[in-house]
Amino acid sequence: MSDLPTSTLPPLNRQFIAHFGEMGSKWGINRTVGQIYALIFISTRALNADEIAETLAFSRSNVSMGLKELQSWRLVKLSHQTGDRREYFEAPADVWEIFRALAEERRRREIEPTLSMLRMALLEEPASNEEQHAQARMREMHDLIDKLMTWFDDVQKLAPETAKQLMGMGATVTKVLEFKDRLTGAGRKSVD
Amino acid sequence: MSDLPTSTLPPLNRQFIAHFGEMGSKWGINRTVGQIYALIFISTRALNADEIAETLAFSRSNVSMGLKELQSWRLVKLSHQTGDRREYFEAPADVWEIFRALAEERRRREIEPTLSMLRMALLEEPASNEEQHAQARMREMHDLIDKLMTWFDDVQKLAPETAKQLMGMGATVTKVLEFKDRLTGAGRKSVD
DNA sequence: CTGAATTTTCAGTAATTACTGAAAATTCAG
DNA sequence: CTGAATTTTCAGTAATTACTGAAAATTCAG
Repeated sequence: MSDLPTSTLPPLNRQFIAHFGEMGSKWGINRTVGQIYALIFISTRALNADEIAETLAFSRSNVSMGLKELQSWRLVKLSHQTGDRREYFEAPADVWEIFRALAEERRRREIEPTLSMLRMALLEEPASNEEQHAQARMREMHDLIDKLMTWFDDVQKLAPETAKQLMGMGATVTKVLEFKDRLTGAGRKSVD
Repeated sequence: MSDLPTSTLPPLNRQFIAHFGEMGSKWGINRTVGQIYALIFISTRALNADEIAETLAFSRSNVSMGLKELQSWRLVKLSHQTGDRREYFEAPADVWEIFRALAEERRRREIEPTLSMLRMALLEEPASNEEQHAQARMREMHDLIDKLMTWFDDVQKLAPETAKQLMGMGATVTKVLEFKDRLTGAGRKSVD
């Protein structure tokens, strides 16, 4: 399917890059951008646009657009080499940072606009039964998203160390909850 | 932009449906499917394919394909009306159920394939420095995804009531963690 | 079983999105 | 400042995806 060039890429890298190409298109991002990021992500060093274009056999302009896209998602870091005017691109060393950037940006682009639309709609005076029911549904959706986001925010605000810890807890979470219930008295009441 | 028909739809419903059309396309899903789901979601009753086609001014076949897509995501429920052979479609009453279905399916389609690819790649013997580094990066990515998924699973396994509760906790989470640390002794140790 | 009602498939086409090469714009060493 | 190096823009085209209408398949009342 994806015709990566026979050039410099070792098989493992090639496979990884190809997979991200396919995946990228299932997700919102396009194949090119997916492949560019995969390449940058597994690279041993920062790459410049020409190197990327060469390695993946894309046109220079395509790479330029892809990199812009990746920058707009805050997924790449820019650097410079002394005595070289070109910009070099690399992925953050910490995968958590990548995850965080991705989550934040998706939220800003996909969740926030929906939330505002819902808020606007909820302010309108329903003119019919149908609109009233529609509003009720929108309120449910709004509240769910809002809850998820607030929660996500809180977790995100924690120091990365604590976040990792929270994840690591896994199944323990239930027990902690039970415990919290005992602490705060009537569990249900204190929550909703 | 989106030319929804002037027919039966009240303005609030129209607006909601249009928004989901736009959004859908930013996300992986196509405009039609987004609109169909929006319509079903805010509808006061289950709808059949003809009604959907009529209301949104899509061809019958397009609606058929859209509904199949939605079914494959397990986002719609089928029902029947007595004395009517046609199938009627509706969204689950509980928005949490919708969220859950969405998350599960995305996971199955987008995360799992990536995880297997990574696992395969990690079994290979690196033939060069470059491959070795690529593998190290893949391992980081694998471990992060794996951690997130395990955690997500655990939360998902909780009774919906508890899940909502967990969300509701929000900022409290830090305090609970601190508490847990005191309970289990050395916090860091018990986690990683 | 039959055939009307309903749904699905699918080839053809329309619409959208991705990609290229050339030209324009920008950046910076000298 | 100048002009070579580099990046970006953009019109044109290629590739992909979405959508339609007609035909095929399926379902089920009688």
